[in-house]
Amino acid sequence: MTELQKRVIDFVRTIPQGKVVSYGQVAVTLGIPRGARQVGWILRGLEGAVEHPWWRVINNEGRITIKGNKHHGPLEQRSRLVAEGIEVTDGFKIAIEKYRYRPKSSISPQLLPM
DNA sequence: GGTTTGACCCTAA
DNA sequence: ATTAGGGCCAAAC
Repeated sequence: MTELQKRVIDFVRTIPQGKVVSYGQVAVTLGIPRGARQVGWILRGLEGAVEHPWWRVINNEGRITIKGNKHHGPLEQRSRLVAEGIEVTDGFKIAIEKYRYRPKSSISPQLLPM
């Protein structure tokens, strides 16, 4: 378990129920402004090894983009989100701006306009 | 060690 | 709405 992995999990665990964040947002919060892909890579690598609300992380368009691994898939992510009261429109689309979790002042205005 | 791929993001057309 | 291209970084060949 690397430091970065721990920090990702740490932050993901602070996301309140019924809220979501984007991969890029996690990256910025962790201090790697252009490391969205890296975050995705790390989350994929965990594969449920550590318990954390991984389903509250989606892409910046509000879409579920995970391909799925042995433990979790897009269908499960969707049902988990719905179970928390988040509305999922169309197959896998979410009104992210409505549910986005915004921690104090850790987000770059460039990434999150308005 | 170069190339490809990916649970990403942005801009432009 | 869709496509194309660039940037990003780590893993896997």
